[in-house]
Amino acid sequence: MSVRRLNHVVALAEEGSFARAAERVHLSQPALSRSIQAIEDELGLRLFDRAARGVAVTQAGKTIVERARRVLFEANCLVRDAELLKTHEIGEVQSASVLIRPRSCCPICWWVSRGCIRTSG
Amino acid sequence: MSVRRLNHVVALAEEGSFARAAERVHLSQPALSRSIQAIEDELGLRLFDRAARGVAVTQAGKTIVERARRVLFEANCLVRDAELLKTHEIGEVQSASVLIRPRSCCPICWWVSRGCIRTSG
DNA sequence: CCGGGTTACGCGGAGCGTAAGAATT
DNA sequence: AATTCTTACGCTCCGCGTAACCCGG
Repeated sequence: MSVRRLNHVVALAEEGSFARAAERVHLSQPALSRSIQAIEDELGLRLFDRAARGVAVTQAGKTIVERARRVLFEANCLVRDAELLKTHEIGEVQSASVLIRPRSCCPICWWVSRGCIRTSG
Repeated sequence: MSVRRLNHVVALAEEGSFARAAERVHLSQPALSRSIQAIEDELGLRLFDRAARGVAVTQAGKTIVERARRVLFEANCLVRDAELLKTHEIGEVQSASVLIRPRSCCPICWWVSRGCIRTSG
């Protein structure tokens, strides 16, 4: 199970559409579709109901999405601590860091949000 | 960042040797060595000090290992909930599940511990 | 030498984008 | 016909094991 794929699940649950979720995680729509299928197969659970108009999270999906958010939160904390350890060049972090807002979905988005990369669109 | 790789980091920290950690996570020793290098590069941090006699966790490594444990815990909770949802065929889990012991490192180990697979060695 | 970590190399599989298909409105 | 998800296909690259290499006791 990859952290990346859990991010796909959360994005799809929040956007309610493969197309929008794919754009959010910087993936083509078919690639996201396969990614969701893969994790559904891996868990042996149907997480989403595909309807003609929009995608709905199943009951089981709601539980998994909530779990996925917690995994992503911890993973973001890890990356954040790594950044702190790197920039401050200290050996230990005294207090736990708490993220008020979720991190950017990837390093590129992070640079964009910092204005270090200009987007053409 | 993959959950699998975080497991490698924790295993190496606990075993104190690439050879033993590799055996624990069912990987050849060179493969584990590359896996650790990869995450060290990814985070931009040196997590382990390679000495002639044993491997020591660096100060930064201690923080990251602790974070990795939390990510793995949440990931295990997710898998566990998925199993509960699957076997009981219910739509929701009422209370959060708490793991007293860590899960097996992989499904194969799980089957072995259940006696469903006999090991030759 | 020897035990233990790293580098070299070839291979299989996972995951991507593009393009074509299917289904619902 | 339009919109939206899925399947097909070819490609790239990541990650593995084997084997060769390196380096302190």
